[in-house]
Amino acid sequence: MARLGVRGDRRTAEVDPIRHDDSDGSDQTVQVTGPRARRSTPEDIDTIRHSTAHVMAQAVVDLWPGAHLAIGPVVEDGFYYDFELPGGARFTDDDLGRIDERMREIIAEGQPFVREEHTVDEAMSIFADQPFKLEIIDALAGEQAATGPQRSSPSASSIPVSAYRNGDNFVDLCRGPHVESTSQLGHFRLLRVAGAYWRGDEHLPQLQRIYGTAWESEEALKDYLGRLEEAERRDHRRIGADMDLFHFPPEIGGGLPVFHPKGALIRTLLEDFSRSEHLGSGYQPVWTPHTAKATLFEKSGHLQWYADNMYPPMEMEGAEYRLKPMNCPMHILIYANRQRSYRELPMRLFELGTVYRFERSGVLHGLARVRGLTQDDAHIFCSADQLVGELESLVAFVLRVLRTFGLTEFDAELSTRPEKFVGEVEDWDIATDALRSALDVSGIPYKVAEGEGAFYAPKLDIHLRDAIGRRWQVSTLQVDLQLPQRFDLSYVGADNERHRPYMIHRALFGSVERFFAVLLEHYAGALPTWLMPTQVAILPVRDAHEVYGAEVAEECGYAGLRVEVDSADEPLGTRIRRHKLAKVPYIVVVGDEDMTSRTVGVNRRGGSKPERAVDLGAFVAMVAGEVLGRSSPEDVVVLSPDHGPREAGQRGAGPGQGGVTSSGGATR
RNA sequence: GCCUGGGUAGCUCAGCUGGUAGAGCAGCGCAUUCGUAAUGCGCAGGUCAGGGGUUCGAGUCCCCUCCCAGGCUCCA
Repeated sequence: MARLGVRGDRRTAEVDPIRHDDSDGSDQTVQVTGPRARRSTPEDIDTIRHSTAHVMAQAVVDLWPGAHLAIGPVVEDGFYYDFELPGGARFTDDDLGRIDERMREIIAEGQPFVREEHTVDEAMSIFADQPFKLEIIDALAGEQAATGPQRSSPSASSIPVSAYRNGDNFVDLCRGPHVESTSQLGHFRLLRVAGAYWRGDEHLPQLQRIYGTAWESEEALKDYLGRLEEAERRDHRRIGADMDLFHFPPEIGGGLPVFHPKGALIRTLLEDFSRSEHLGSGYQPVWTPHTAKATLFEKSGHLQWYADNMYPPMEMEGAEYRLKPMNCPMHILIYANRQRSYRELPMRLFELGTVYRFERSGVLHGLARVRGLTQDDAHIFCSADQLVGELESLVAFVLRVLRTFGLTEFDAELSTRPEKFVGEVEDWDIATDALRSALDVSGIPYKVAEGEGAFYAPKLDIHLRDAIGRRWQVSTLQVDLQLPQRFDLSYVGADNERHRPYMIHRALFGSVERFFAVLLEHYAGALPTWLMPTQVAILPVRDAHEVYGAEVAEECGYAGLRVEVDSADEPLGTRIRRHKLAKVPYIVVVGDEDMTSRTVGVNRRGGSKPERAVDLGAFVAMVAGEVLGRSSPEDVVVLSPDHGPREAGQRGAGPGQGGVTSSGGATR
């Protein structure tokens, strides 16, 4: 599974087996350990996955006697289980086959899952040789003691821990529920092995994790595996190589891409678009350097809080310099350069600012996670009474821009004040309420992540769903409650008093690089016409048509289209194929008939049949209109079911209208 | 950083238990001039990631290093 930026929901069903699955639905107890496993029925997919994880654990214990079991929760589309193998052994890919084989034997035996309930002491002795299980039981016992007095279940103290047994010698601490028999399983696939730390902490022992997927039927499994392949096919790194857009030279270093001519062109188009949208919406461009004295980042607090993500220092003439991990300190310096009046607010500073962040080598992932990135970054300084309005229009602005790219499905996450925070509770409430109200106005669905905000700011993350349903985080908005104080920012109000401005951080695309990756994957490389390096490929049938081909190119050029003429020294079919594979929006063929009547034969991307004898002028106007409307060839409404011979200028939506909808999945 | 899997021609890959490197595509040359997803022939291209070791002999076995991918963790 390509997991780029996709945050799978990690349910930890197994860490609190104390909440057993009474089928009376009474499991609405206080949530202690994060997201609950949803209520499950035996048919429920999560039950199948979790039971499959158990069978996997059983197989592993069979094959590696003495293996220690950690946890085996359900995750999005599947499950995993963590083990510690005897003698520090590790799984290899080949082991997956053996485990798979053993699992299928267990399934064939139709072993029943038998639920047992034990006291803490009994459980301790049953799992005496399972250190991780003991740790879990221990935690449960502590929790039990803490919540004991108000527990609702009368028998809770006597049977606080549940376990499931199947076969003669396999028992696992587990809340359940499970399917009744292993024979109800079987539509699974073990996917990969991975190292994972106990409780996700790299200071704790590293365990061996196996990921798998399981489904209720063979069709569902096949379907899922097909989706995995589709995701792989859309991988932006693959597309980037195929389309000759960018690469990551090892000579430069991990996470530092170079953009080839076509990739840089697309990038420039994205940046130009962002810039013009901002300038048209009341933002002022600024420009700041890539590096600054470390003292600046001390003052901003980055060296205190963010040093782990910063490049190491450079020394120059006795002073220590750092590459900037964020643009905000520099934008603040612009604000603070002179006294500001309330008349200047809101002041919206915008920069395509390139920042550098240290990411550990293991987390780098194509353009989605790099060590040098360009943010379409803005910092907005405003007064208290402007805050809500600014945030509302900001969210609307962000959504409008994202929709221009044919992205249609959004949701958001509002992260509120964490336990450790700076500033006044009152300010946090004002800022958080302002963000919430902006979300309410926007109409997009959101959820609140209590206590998940940064220590200095409540934040609002906007996610989008791509054509195959994956979620990507793009935009982030934060109301900063720290930096204005740290830099002692102020403005003079109408009352002639100094006031502290509010400061909003905001990256719209997130980063240009990541957004590029999202678009490539969303469109599987078949970008909307305005973003394609070659918009029209012109193919003369024979040499004799090259002069006319050049005229067609010229006409297109006048309309601002990017064209490529592919001369006739290869067979037509070969040339067509090449440009189809390159996802060129329009491939036009010009031959005898076209030369005499000034027409072209048009192959629209995504279309099945070419349209012959399309008037040249009408064709150029149509494509130019499509560029202006920022739409794709696939967007065109079918005018006449069996290919109407001419239909020019089907769409004239102005730029930035946001009305352009893309079917998104239209590419095959 | 840690775990797992990789690194053979620009790309995708083959190369069995060690015997001295191969295909398709791409590239280049020549021919082909063709109305909608691969024209033919030819040529060139590799210190098999790098270094060390075992061996008569290493792409194949062992060790170290580098790089890439999938995870863990973190976020844009």
